[in-house]
Amino acid sequence: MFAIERRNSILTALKEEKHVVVSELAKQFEVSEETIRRDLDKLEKEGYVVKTYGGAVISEGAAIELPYVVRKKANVEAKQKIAELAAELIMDGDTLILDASSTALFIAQKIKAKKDITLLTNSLEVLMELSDVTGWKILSTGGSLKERSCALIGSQAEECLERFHVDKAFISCKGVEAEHGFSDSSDAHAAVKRKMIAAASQVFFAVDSSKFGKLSFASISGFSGIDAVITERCPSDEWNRIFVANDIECIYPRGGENG
Amino acid sequence: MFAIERRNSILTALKEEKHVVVSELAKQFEVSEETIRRDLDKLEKEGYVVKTYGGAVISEGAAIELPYVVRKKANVEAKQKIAELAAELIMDGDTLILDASSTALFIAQKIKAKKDITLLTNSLEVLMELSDVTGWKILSTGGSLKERSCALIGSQAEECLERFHVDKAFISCKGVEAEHGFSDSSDAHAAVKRKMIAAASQVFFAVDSSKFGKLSFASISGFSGIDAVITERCPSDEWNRIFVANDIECIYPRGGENG
DNA sequence: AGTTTCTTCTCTCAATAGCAAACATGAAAT
DNA sequence: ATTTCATGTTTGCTATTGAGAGAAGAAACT
Repeated sequence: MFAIERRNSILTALKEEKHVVVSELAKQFEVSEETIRRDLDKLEKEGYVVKTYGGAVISEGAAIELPYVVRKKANVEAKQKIAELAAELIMDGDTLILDASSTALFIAQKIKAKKDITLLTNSLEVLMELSDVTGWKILSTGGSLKERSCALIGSQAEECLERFHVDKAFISCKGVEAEHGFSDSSDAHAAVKRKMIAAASQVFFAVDSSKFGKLSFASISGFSGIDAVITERCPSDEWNRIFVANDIECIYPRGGENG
Repeated sequence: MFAIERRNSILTALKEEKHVVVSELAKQFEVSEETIRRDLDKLEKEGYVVKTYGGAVISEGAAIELPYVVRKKANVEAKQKIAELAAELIMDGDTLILDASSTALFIAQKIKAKKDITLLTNSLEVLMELSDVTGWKILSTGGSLKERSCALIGSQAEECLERFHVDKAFISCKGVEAEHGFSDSSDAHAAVKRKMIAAASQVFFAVDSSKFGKLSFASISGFSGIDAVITERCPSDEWNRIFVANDIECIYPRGGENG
């Protein structure tokens, strides 16, 4: 193994583990700790990691995953939990749609180890994230690039979605409300998401709890035809009743595990 | 065994093994290590591999596998010069096609200040690079994401290109050769580029001088229908004759614009 | 707190392996 | 005959690595 490959492996490990330990890396790669320290020095100089006593952590804002894009910090924890739940629902061999949301990006990160996935998305970020997986079939809808975002929208994206059919779609939204269902702030996004719903056998809405009871500008869909809502914690009794009444499963972390 | 066969063998090995070792290759091909190093030099200049201490690793998709490697190390200077020349050819209000090459990415970087551009591309990197400009109309072709790259290819990309027409297309290739014209290493890429040529009023081929005289696997196009070649320095008399004979303008630094 | 103890870090040194540049050779092309 | 190209060889130079000593940090104890 070349030094360059070792450093690359360290970076990959850091992406997943968030922190690495010098002594463990030394054992793993069968080199001296000194060598590992020098690797970390180099990576630190290049801005990818921050060294700490005993190891290193991934550099916030490191250009690894999203070199060009500002990371969105809003509700990261909730979105991570939702993404974990979504990842559990995805099986080897599935065909999927992911929309252009930060939750979708988290889902993409968490399912990279799965096999034989076919995936269709209108998110540039998801595509970039998955550009290094092998053995998948990854499709982009195409379409217009929405200003200051990484989403492809418009008639071309919509037409593309009419031509495919998938097992499961994971979609997020800006608000969900008892009377009007799921809504989004942009009509163009809502239109694309309607096509995604139509193209999938099972539709999962990823909605963190801050969006419950919110009604946004553009309606995406009522409750009919939606299979499940994924959220980061058990919703109120009121919302549970609404979900039951509309025959929607509500998926949230069950107690017992940490996180 | 000819040198070119040996280099092809090295490339094939690299695609499977991910990394090659100078000393092993020297034994395998029964040549000196120096010869292997020169082979790797050449392959690196052409952008296929990234040399490292003791050997080399594949460069295709190296941006992802080896994020911190200067993947655009290969002929950056030439590509930057070519991109500058291309940027001078692009006017406010133009409609453009950019392909999925590193030169295209450089061009995108250099034209961000222009106004009212309409741009169609099959490159995720170009889209990401331009995701923060405002007032443009940016379109993605859609299509299949080629493994370990940031290019969208396949029938969907090709069909999309049939539905649009632009003023200028900037396309790169792996080789240009007197008899067979422009060629690329992948058939899927070549097919997309053919559609790009058909979709543009003016077609510019960005070809750094290391690619002159090279013939790659998949033919893209002959000289007919190509308006200009952009390269980083004045080509040989022989190549100038070829360009004149085929009615192709050759654009290079210092007074090439008006040929 | 202060001290001890253990770990980890930094720095220097030396050994090895790999590298680049210059030059030489021989074959093929012009 | 000359040029060009691929190749090999030689010769210093550099990169990578590990070892060891002392400094610095963390943790555990009185």
